[in-house]
Amino acid sequence: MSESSRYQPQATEAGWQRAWKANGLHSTPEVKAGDDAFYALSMFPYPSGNLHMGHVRNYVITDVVARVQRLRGKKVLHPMGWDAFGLPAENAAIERGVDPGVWTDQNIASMRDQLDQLGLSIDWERELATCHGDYYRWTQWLFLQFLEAGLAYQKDATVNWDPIDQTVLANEQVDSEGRSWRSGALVEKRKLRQWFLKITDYAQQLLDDLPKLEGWPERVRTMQANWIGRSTGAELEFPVVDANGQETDARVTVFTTRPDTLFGASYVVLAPEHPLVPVLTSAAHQTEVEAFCDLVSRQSEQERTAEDKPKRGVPIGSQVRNPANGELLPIWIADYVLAEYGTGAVMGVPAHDQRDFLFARQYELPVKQVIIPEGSDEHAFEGGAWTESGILIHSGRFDGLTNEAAKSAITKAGEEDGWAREKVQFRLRDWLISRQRYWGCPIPVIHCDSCGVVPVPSEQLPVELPRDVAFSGKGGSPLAQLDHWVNVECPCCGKPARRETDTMDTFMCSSWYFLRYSDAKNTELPFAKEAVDQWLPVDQYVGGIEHAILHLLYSRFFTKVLRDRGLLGFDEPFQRLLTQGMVQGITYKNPKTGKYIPPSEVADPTDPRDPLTGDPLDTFFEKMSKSKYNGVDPAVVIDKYGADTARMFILFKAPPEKDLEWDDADVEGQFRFLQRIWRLADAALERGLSLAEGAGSAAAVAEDLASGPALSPADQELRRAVHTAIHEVTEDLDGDVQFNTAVSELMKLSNAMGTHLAGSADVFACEALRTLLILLAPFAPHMAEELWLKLGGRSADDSLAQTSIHNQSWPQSDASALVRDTVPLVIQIKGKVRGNLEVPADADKATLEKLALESEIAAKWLEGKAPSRVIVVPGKLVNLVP
RNA sequence: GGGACCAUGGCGGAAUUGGUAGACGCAGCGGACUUAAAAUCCGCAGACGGCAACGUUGUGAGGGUUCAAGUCCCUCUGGUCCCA
Repeated sequence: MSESSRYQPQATEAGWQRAWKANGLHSTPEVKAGDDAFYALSMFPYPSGNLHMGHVRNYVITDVVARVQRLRGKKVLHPMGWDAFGLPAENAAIERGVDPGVWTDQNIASMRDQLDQLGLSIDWERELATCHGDYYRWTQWLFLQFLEAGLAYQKDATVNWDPIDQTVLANEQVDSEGRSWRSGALVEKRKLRQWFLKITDYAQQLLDDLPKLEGWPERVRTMQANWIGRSTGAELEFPVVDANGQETDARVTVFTTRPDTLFGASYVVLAPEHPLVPVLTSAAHQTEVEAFCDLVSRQSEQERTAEDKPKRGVPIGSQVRNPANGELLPIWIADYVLAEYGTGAVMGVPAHDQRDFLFARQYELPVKQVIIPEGSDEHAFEGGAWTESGILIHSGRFDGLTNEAAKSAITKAGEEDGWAREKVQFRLRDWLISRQRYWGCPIPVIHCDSCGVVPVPSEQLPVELPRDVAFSGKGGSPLAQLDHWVNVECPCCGKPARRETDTMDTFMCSSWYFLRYSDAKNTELPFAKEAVDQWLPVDQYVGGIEHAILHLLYSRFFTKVLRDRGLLGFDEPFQRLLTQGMVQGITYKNPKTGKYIPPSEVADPTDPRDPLTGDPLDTFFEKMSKSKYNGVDPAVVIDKYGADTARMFILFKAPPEKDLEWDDADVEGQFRFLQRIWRLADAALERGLSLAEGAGSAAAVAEDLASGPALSPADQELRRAVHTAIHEVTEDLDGDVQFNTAVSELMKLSNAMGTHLAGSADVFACEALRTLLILLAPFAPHMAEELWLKLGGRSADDSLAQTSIHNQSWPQSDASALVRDTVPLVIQIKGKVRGNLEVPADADKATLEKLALESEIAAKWLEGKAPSRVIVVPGKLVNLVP
């Protein structure tokens, strides 16, 4: 046997990456109206400088999608960029004195190199970084669009203040324990003048369009719907009464989703921050109320509203009149009522709301039942509130109504009397975009004592970040301390004025980057309408589930606003969304000490023990992280096995939306699979096969089938395997992509080729080889290209731009190759499989029934009796029921 | 507490949407090649019983619909996520 070549990816992959780049294989083609265009997009990364496996999985998935679409003849846009503003750069500046811009650019350069090693078919000509002036100029321009549309405004707000990062956080950036998502610090409350975007104006649209997003995971749509949180109810006005019980002009307006329980109200609660609190607090309660407000201001929202936390409150010494029945009710303030939600005031109905029930029990407030379960008498409320539906009692003329009917009846009655109105309430609040930080996009406005808030004229954009900044990490934004940057002339009146020193939440930058890719070099506009309408919406968006709410909701909001400004012509930015699962590493933990042990220190993985104490360790899979020592460096894997093996492993190991458990043995297995393909190609070369001049192409095969002799059994088997693979892989890559089963189909094909190739005619052997390589190309692009050249699919002198395997076309499955003369028929007796019968493939129902009844299987199990019932499923089975 | 999703061999996962459960791979076992090992190739493999043919049983638990259920319905248990 002659010396075979060895599969050495390290020797060839980098060369192919350079050749593809040099030949412009991944540049985005020009598109005209009517062209079949496809936009494949990965969520762009923060340039931390280190590529981790989560990135690899994300970009490999998108790359396969992009490559498949190219092979199918689509014009593909597959860009990449950098979500480059953010705190780590500023922290590096504070800690090590490096310039945030320089630091970020270095990280981008090193991550771009790491990405290139994966063999991704990215068009780098459209690369963008949100921290570069030619990008953030347009972020600022878009902000001014929001300002002009009345969708950007300033207000004093109680904000979440991160005492470690010295910045304001959006509610979404505070976790359920009241800690900063980034620094982990306990978040405090502060009042500051802040910029907001009026996302609430679009709440209804953002909700209404969710059902259109059929290519999105259901759970992401549900999460967004919950986040928007639409509820219908009513605003009810309770007149305040003075010490003598006389009504005053003051009104307490509450929002409730349960106007049907109005007659059961036994008190009214204001948020401690409610503006009426100082007005309505009586002298006797002054001290107590102030102390309580002070206490509450130090609590997080989570602590205030959690159902398992005790609710606290104090009366403020005044009363309101229930507009429905005239009863006098005390006014309280309590921690569980939030100033920002609804009207900042609620009515307390202990009998029908669990929180109110607990509150009333604690402070001995009356519990008045006004709804009883249908068909029951008055029900004792020992355990809690009755929150289900029922019939009204003790509610005057509304007695006897179902509570659903009473909701509108009571609201309507109140509307007539002027103390109620129907109200749709959203949980969603306006988006706080101000950050007191340096490394972000400056908000392009100037504050003038005469003219007020003045937008920076668009020809002066971008408002650039100054470079001569001292980073101390203390005292808020470094920008506010730069007098020469802050003090400017008012663009309106020319008098001295001050620049806005807040920068934008980085979610602003990432809410439109996918639009910029369509026209990345435009210097006149953020993007031309024709270009953006040509490419968008994104056909396939791929990224982590952690962005299910914020990034995706903000991007949808931007899209709708820009549509309304006439800048683009579609409603939704992302047609299909794939949320890929995490990459998990094997993790060892000593259950006694709670310490994580690096796998390299575990001597025997079948019996893992702590190297110091000898304790047996817990073994499990968890998201890769430094602190758990369970990370796998992509560079190490590529060095050892090559990018193709890494890609194949990641795609094969788990379905894309599920978590993936990293396993070195499985990586090894993928490497073996690629080696088998390499050997198949070697064997073909030795046999003298060549794919030159279209050998094995559909045309060549058709010609041979028309003229040649009948196929041998091996030829038939081989062709069946080839065309089954085409059919299955094509199906797996359509719509909801399933790369894991697609790869397994490639394995089946290669297994079948191992058995049948040697005995097959040249033309069919070539067909199999050609097909395998093209089907493999999106998954293992380097190997496919290398073998394509080796086997003569192209010659080294040909222009790669024309003849690369990645410019071939996706094969078509030939249905005639799948046809069989006989097929196995399952014989069931009363639903249990009892055997198989080879039957003619074209047998009709009657024939199948006859064959089944005559079979030995029927004779054995029916013992000569005729079945009472026979079910025939052609092509599948016959079920005989005795 | 409410909602969504999930539960299949030793492991990761398949199953044409109601039609042969366990494809494909990993780990394992047996064999061939080799002085030997690695690599490679061939084979076995849900569990239980049996020399075998084969039989019984089997998709978290229990019940139901159906000729037929991993797949549909109900109850429960456990897990993940989201919202409180």
